Amino acid sequence: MAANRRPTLADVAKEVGVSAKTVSRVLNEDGPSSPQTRERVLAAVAKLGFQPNLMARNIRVGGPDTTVGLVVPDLGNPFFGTVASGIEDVVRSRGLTLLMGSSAEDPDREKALIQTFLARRVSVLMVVPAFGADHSHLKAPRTAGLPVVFLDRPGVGLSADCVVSSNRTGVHEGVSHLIARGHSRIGFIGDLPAKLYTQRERLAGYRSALAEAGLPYDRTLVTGAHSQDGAASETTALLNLPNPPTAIFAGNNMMALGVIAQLARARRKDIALITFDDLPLAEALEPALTVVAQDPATIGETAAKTALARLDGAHSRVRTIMVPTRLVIRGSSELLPHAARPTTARN
Amino acid sequence: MAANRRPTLADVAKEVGVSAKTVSRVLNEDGPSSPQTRERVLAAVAKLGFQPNLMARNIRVGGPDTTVGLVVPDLGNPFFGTVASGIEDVVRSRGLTLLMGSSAEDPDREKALIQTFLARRVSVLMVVPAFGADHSHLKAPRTAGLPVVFLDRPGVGLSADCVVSSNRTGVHEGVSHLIARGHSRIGFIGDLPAKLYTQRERLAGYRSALAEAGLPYDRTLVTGAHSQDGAASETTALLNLPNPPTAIFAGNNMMALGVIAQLARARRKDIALITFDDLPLAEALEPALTVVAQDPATIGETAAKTALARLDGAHSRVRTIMVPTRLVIRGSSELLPHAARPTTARN
DNA sequence: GTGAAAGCGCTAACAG
DNA sequence: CTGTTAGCGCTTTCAC
Repeated sequence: MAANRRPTLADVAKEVGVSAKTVSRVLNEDGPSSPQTRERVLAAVAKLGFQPNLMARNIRVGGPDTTVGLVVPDLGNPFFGTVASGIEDVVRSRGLTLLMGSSAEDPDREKALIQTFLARRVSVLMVVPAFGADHSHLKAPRTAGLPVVFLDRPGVGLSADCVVSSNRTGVHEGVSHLIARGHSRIGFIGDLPAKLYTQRERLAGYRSALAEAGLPYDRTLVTGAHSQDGAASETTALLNLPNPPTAIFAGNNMMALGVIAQLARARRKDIALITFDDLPLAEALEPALTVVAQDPATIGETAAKTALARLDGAHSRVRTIMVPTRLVIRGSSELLPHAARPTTARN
Repeated sequence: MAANRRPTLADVAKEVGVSAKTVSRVLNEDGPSSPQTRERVLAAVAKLGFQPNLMARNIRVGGPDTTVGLVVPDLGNPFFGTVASGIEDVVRSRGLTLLMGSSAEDPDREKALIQTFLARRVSVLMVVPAFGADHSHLKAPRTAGLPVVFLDRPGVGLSADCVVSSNRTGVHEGVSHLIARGHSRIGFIGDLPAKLYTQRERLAGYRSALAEAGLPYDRTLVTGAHSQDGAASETTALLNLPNPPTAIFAGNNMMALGVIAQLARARRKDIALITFDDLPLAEALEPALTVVAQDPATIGETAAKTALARLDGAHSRVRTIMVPTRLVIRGSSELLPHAARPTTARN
């Protein structure tokens, strides 16, 4: 249990009988070194279990730390986990390690986390902005050369690269699909009132699809909640409307769960449904769930590539990159509205 | 776009006209300082946007870096994401930041990641061991005082603290529940042959529940796959048996998805089902899915507390801590076996 | 209360 | 091919 000091470069040097710099050279394959010394250094390294102190190295080299700072609102959300996965896949080859933390959707906590990352001199900073957060405090670090990329939602108070899902287009496509099936009264249940960028965009997509089809926008069909149970209640409310919808679009995962649960409880198999964001069990539902699937891995990869390009000195204008969603038609969207339903079985 | 050097302690000192040490004192609230200097230092810090370089600090102080290294097999898996969330909740108050990486269930990649973390002098190391990985290389760092904790699965080749789900007991409870409902032929579909610790434990729980009830262990009822589709096929195979099971226990999430999908496709609503690990849509299925739920947040918290206790010098023997699972009875397990079928389970 | 010098572990810059 | 010196940004130690 002895707390032996971890060996240092000097320890290895002494063991071998060379200078510290020589050991450094061997380990970093910097400059030349004779096979023999090489051999003996490596042996000593193995014997002592030496591991170079990356902090000391980074500090001397002067550059940023070989880390990527990533702030997400919720570590347990698989969407962000998959985003992180995409980032790691890209930055790993550059020897960068992921520094991760959760803002818990709290601006203060986000800021504290970012400060910590800045103090650690991360190579790049990637942030999924918390609701209500401001990022003007990142101006100085950015000017000093720190690549900053926002993911999933644009940042506020700072002009920086941004990678988001094509929320608006995705919902537009989904709603158009329902309209093409004959639905004209389509409910929208989102995380409303829309405090979050993503929800605003998705609602806009809903509206644009209606407009494109020449359908009226009926405010009574648009509702929202902030929990699964809330979404369930809103589902009931929609279905109890004098002129109820024949189809529902759920604006995010949580809403989707509430809507699905409620439709199941109410045994309403006659309501068409599309949800935003895929779910693991989507295929096993009856009917299987049609979704507008996002591509979090690609979001992460794209953001990472963008950031690394900046790190390599890319000076192009800041961009907002849309990662396409994909309409996955499974079955829940194929139900025809009551009016159109009667006789003909669909193909 | 000028890449101005980030300001240093010396810059602040020069700005104020004091020594670097004075600035350091003010910032760390170490030693005394006159209100005036304090004031002026703080002003200069704000003006220059100075942020102390944590790497430099850590290197001088000599202790470990204020980071927690966490290795998981898959960043996109919400189970591990929630584990990470639990860890962060605990270590955040100590000012520790999460350094995270994915082994992709590859021992070599896991080892490389661990080496990187060691080189960064993480304060504690937490690992969800990849299948086939060996951890004897961690003996030296551990002896040198690095707390090491394994999560979800025990490590190999190293005696260290370990926090796992009560897999065996959890499955035992689930299977006993099915037996109590009158089922005597219960299929088990796992990630078999069981390469992973968790699967071995869960299978053991299955067997012990049968044994406890005096039921025979029928090998034809125990099967496995490594994919969702595989699980679906195995489900079909089980149901086509001459003497098929009336209930199925799915050994993990992936198996669960396959089984559920296949039962839905085959319209077999007469098969009781319990799966290990909860699913977001479990309540919305028909019938709602009974699960043996794990508690990943508690696993993470427990592991973090254990590691921090070691960091604080706890010298107790290494322990394996079981985090209880919870049988969540929803509906899919309440189906009774075909009344007509006599339970002639032999051979 | 404050400062000067030394040094954490490592590498850049120059020797030889 | 290898060693020496200096210094990254910070804190420790010891002075005043």
